[in-house]
Amino acid sequence: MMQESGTETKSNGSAIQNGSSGGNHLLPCASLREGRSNGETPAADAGAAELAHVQQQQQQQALQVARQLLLQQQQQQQVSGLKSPKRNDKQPALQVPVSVAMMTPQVITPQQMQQILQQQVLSPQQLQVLLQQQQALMLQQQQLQEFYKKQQEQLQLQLLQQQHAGKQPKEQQQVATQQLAFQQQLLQMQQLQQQHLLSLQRQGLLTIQPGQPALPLQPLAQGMIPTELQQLWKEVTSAHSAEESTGSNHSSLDLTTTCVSSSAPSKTSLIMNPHASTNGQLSVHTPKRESLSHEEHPHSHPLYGHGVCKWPGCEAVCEDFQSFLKHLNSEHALDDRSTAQCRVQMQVVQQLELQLAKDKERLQAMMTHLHVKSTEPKAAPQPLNLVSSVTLSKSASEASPQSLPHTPTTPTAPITPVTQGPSVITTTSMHTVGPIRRRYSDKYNVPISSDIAQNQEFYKNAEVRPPFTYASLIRQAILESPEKQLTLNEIYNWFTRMFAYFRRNAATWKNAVRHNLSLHKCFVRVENVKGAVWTVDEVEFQKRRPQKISGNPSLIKNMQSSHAYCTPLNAALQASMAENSIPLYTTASMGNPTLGNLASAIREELNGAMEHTNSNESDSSPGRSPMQAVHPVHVKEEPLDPEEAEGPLSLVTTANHSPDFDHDRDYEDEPVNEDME
DNA sequence: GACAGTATAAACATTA
DNA sequence: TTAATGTTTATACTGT
Repeated sequence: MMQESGTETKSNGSAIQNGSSGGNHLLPCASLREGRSNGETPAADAGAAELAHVQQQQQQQALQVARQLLLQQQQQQQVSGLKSPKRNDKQPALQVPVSVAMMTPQVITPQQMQQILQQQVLSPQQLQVLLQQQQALMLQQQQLQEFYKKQQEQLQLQLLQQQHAGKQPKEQQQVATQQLAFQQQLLQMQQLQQQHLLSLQRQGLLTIQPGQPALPLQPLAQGMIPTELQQLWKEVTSAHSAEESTGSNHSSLDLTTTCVSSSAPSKTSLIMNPHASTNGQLSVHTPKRESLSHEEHPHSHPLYGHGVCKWPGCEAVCEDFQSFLKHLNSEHALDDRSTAQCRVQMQVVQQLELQLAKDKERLQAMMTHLHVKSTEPKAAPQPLNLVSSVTLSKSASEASPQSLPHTPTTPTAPITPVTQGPSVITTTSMHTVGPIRRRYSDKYNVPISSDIAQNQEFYKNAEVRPPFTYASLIRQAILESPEKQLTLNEIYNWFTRMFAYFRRNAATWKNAVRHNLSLHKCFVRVENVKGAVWTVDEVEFQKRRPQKISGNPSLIKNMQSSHAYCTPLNAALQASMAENSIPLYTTASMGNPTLGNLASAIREELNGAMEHTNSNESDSSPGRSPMQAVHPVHVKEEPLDPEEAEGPLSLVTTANHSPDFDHDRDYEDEPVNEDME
C-alpha cells in the first residue's frame, strides 16, 4: 500500500533532478540563435579560388607535418639501430608525400560531414550518393595505402639485407621508383577528392566557413580522426569481447561467421592498419551485438523498422522479420561496400558524439550564464523557443525570434549517438541550476501526435522529457489505442514504450499519471470486461485547454515565433548541428511552413476532437466547426459513453479556417507529418 | 496579485 | 498481506 510512496520518497531526489533535466532539452535553441547572431557568414560565400588557396596552404602544412613525422620516424630508427645512413639521405624526399597521404586520408572528414548535416540541404539521396562516393574513394585509398605499406616494408627489409650484405642495390631504386608512382597516385587521389569537395561546395552541398579553418583538409585534424575512430573501435570491441566472455557468442546472423573467414579486402584491411581493421570488424560486430541484444525481441532490430531495412541508404521493404534477416544477410553481408558504409556510419556517429560533447559544454556555459543572470531584470517577453520550463532570463532569449529552422531533421539522425552516449541533457548537467519546472508546449496547441510521430525514435532512445503535459500524453496514449481505451497498465506501457524518459523514476511519473487520470474530468474510467479502462472525453479535454489559436494575428505571430515547439527535437538538433548555417533561417523560408504548423496544430486538435465527438454521435451545439462542415472527417466508431461527448469544439470553432490548412487532408488516425517537412 | 493549469509528493482507500 | 489501482490533498511553479 505505502510501498510505492516509500519508493517515491526514496527517489524524490533523483526525480526532481530528472525532472529538471527534462525541462532543459530545448536549450540548444538558444544556442542556435546564439550561433546565428555571431554574424558568421554562410560558408557558401567562400569562393572556389579561396578554397583552392586554402587547400594549397593545407597541403603545404601537410607536407611539413609529414616531414616532421618522417624525422621522428628516422630518429626512432636511429635509436633502434635500424637506420641506414644512406637510406636516411635518400628516403625523405620519397616518403614525405606518401606519409602525407597516409596521415591524411582525403575522405570527407567528420567536420565536413557536420557541415553537410548543418546545411540541411542534402536530400537522403544526395547524402547517399555522397557517402557512396566517399566510400569508393576511401576504398581506393585504402588499397593504395595498403600496397604502399607493403612496398615500404619490402624496401625496409631489402635495406636491412643490403646493409648486412654491404651492397648498393639496384632494387632499392626500383622500389623507390615504385613508391614515387604510388605517391603520385595518392596525390592524384587527394586532388580528386579536393575537386570533389570543391564541386560539392560549388553545388552548395558543402560549405567552407571562414570561422572553421580546420574544415576541408586540415592535416592535423584529419590525423586525429583515425585515432578517435580507433578509440571508438576499442569501445566497440571491448563491449563485444565482454559479451563473448559471458558466453553469449552465438549469433543469429551469418555476418558474424563471415567475419571470421573474412573476405580478402577486409582481411587485408585488418592487417593493414588499426583504422581499417576497426572498420572491417565493426561492420560485423555491430550487427552481432544488435542481434544478441535483440534475440529476446526477435522482431526488434535496430536495422529493421516499419517493414523497412534501415541499413543506411537501403530502405528495402521487408515483409517480415525473417525476410529482413534474409535481406540483411544477402544484401548487407561483409563486403567492401558494407564495410565502407559502416565506416561512414562510424564517422557520422563520431561526429555526432563530438557535437554532443560540444553542445554539452555549451549547455554548461549557458546554464552557468543563466544562473548568474537569473537575478537580472527581465527584458520584454519573447516567445521562448524552449519547451523546457527553464526560467530563462530573457536576456538569453533576446535574439531574433525567427531563429529556428523550419526544415526538420529526421529524428533518426540523433538516435545513435544519443543511445550510445549520454543524453544531451544529462541530469548532472542540470544540477547546478536548481529546481526547474517544465512548461509544456501543448499549451501552444502543438500537434502532439505529430511531434511524437516525428520524433518517435528520438523519444524512445533519448531520455528527454516529452514537451507535453501528462494529460496530453495520456490522451495521446488512449487515442492511439485501437479502441481508444486503455487500462492503467497499458498507459504505463505506452509511456515507457514511447519515451525513454519514462523508463526511470517510474514511481514518480506513474503517480502523476494516476493523479492526472483522477484529477482531470477528460479522463473517464469505464468498467470493461477485462477490468477498468480509461477513455478520453475529448470535449472535456478541449475545455481544459486554453484556446489560444483564435485567428488572432498576434497569436499566430506568436505561434510563428515559437513554432519550434512543434519539433523540439528538431530544434535541438538544428541548434546542435546547424551552428552557423544561416541560409536556413531566411525570412522567406519561414512563411508557409509556419502556417503549415499552425494548420497542423488545428488539424490535429480538430481531428482528435472530431474523432471522439463523431464517434459518439454527439452534436456539438453552439459552435460547430466550419472545417467540420467543409471537410468530412473519417473516423472510426468507438464504444464510448454517449453522455460524455457533448458540447462545442471550442478550438475548432474559434480557429480561422484558412484554405492553406486542409488540402486533401485525410483525417485518419495517423498523425500529421508532412507539415513539418 | 489573482487565477488557472500543471507537476510533484504524499496519504489514504479500494481491489485483485 | 501485498501490490496495483484510484482518489484526494497539499504545495510549488509558471503563464496569463
